[in-house]
Amino acid sequence: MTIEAGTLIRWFDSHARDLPWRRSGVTAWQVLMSEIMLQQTPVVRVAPIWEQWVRRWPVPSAMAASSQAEVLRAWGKLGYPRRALRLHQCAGVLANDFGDVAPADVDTLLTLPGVGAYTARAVACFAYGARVPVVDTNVRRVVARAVHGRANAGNPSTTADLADVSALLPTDRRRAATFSAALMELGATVCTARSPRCDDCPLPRCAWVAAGKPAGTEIRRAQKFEGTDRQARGRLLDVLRDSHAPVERARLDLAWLTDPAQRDRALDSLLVDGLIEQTDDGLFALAGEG
DNA sequence: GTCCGGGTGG
DNA sequence: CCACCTGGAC
Repeated sequence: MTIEAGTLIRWFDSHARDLPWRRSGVTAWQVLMSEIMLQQTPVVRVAPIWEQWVRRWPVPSAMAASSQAEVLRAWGKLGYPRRALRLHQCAGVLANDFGDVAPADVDTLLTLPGVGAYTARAVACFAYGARVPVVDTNVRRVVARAVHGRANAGNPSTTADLADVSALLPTDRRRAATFSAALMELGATVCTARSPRCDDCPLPRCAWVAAGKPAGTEIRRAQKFEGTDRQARGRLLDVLRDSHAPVERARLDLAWLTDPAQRDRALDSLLVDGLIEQTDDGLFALAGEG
């Protein structure tokens, strides 16, 4: 079964959320910032930060002129702060080598730090209107259901999914870009993972519905957070983000008392990742303070 | 308390 | 394949 582009595009025209990075006048760099922030992070938490960032760092050179530590502070608690580091690196590369503009070409985008298969195509498509398949897990799930009649996307192999979505794209460039945005929107708001709202779905012939909505076979285990190394890293970083002067090791130790070995491991990994650094006199600070 | 989201890089 | 963060809904 296929997905009729006109039907989906008309639905999108009347149902798309008014997200700030979709408004006119948003540059490719600003779209790139939004896509990096939206990796792993819900729209509601990204939107206010993105608005600040667009004002503060409207072009890559503006961010490149700020220190890494300033960018980490502005990232706040969006999570996965290595994304902020990569975006800062990205800003430097764009300012130096790309005329202060995010490139339009997928292969070039893929060379940038923090930009992978999804983000490269998202920027090419949403910022430049390129006719390329933009495949995130929402899209993989929609295609799995509507086209293949499966409850969920199967293997994480993106290659087959890229080909699937390529085959669905309208020929016209502009319609193709809207179609990709619409597929993502449908997956995010209607064809959701747990409780799809099929009553609100604009697609008249879904293979999964036609097959009687067979259950998936996936064994998913919920990802824990409480007590993980990730949480420990977050606590340690909190201390340094909130302090504008380097802090003593003893102060960091207070941030994670439950398991000293885990705390040491987290601290070490933050140093290795380049998120924090040690001063000559043995104090700790956010990396790249200036 | 439990569930949830889901791309990149190593 | 695994590590990486957080807060809000229920």
